[in-house]
Amino acid sequence: MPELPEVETVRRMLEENVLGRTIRRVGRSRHRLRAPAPAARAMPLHGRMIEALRRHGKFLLIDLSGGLSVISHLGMSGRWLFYASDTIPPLAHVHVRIAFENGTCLWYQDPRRFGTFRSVPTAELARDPSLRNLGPDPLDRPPTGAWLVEQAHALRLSAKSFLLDQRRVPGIGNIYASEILHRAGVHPGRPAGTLRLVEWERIAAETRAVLGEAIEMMGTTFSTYRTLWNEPGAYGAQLLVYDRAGEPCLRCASPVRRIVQGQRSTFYCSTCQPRRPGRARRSEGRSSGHSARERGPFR
DNA sequence: ATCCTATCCTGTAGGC
DNA sequence: TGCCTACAGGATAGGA
Repeated sequence: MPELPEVETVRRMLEENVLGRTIRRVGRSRHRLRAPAPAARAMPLHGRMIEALRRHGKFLLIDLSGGLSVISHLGMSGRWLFYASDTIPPLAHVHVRIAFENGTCLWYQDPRRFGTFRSVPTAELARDPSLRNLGPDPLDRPPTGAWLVEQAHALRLSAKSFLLDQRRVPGIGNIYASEILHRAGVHPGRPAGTLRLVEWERIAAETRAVLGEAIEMMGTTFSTYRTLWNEPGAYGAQLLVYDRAGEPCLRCASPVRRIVQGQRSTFYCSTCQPRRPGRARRSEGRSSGHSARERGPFR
């Protein structure tokens, strides 16, 4: 489940490796991604130079010379993989193969095909249906408690579902939503409109902290995500609640619970994240400061 | 407008 | 060992 830290990791690696490169050739699989790119024939990618690599939420934006941009989303199982030479191992589910003029190449692989790769005139990016409703990117404009409390005003949906709504804070997915709420001490089932300002302030602070720490560790490899060099991310060892149902909470030792919200798993600690917010708040005043913990190898 | 559900997709894990 | 089923969740369309 690539979320903002995973996409940002890939974006930074792409910036290091393909910025300024000129596309020599693009090959596509006939196995269609969910949103194929019918415009590709009309506006070919080859011959264009990569001018910028941007990201909004979980969307990767590749600006090409000549006023064309590529919108790419990794979906559930998408990977961008970079190869410095043309000796490439056999690989299934590769949908896009980009060859650069210097002999390097970049592949988009996506077994489940939930991801996207399509080209759009750069001038029309802001109007694109996928992008136009996204909230401000949390790395560009970190959310504040005041802004979140205003966004959530009178909403009845759960705090967890609120965090997954890309119109609010884009880039948060199922893994980081559980982690952020746990660290903020907020029960995931609380109606978003009932959270107090101090709670949104903690959520805002933990959003910044969790995303930042995850980027430093090149993301979370829960199952399929890999970096541009096909390496796993290291943040999985830092997860406090995600996929830890029944295991002791690392703060209070109560068993971590799993519930289903909107057909997705949510993990939380009923002691650290009480359903009814009382005065028994966590004692520490600082928002962050979790030490790295030891955990066994990835699943 | 808000909220919820079904849909897409395939590798993997677990049961038997 | 091997078959079968359930499960994982990104965005989005459509209905209540």
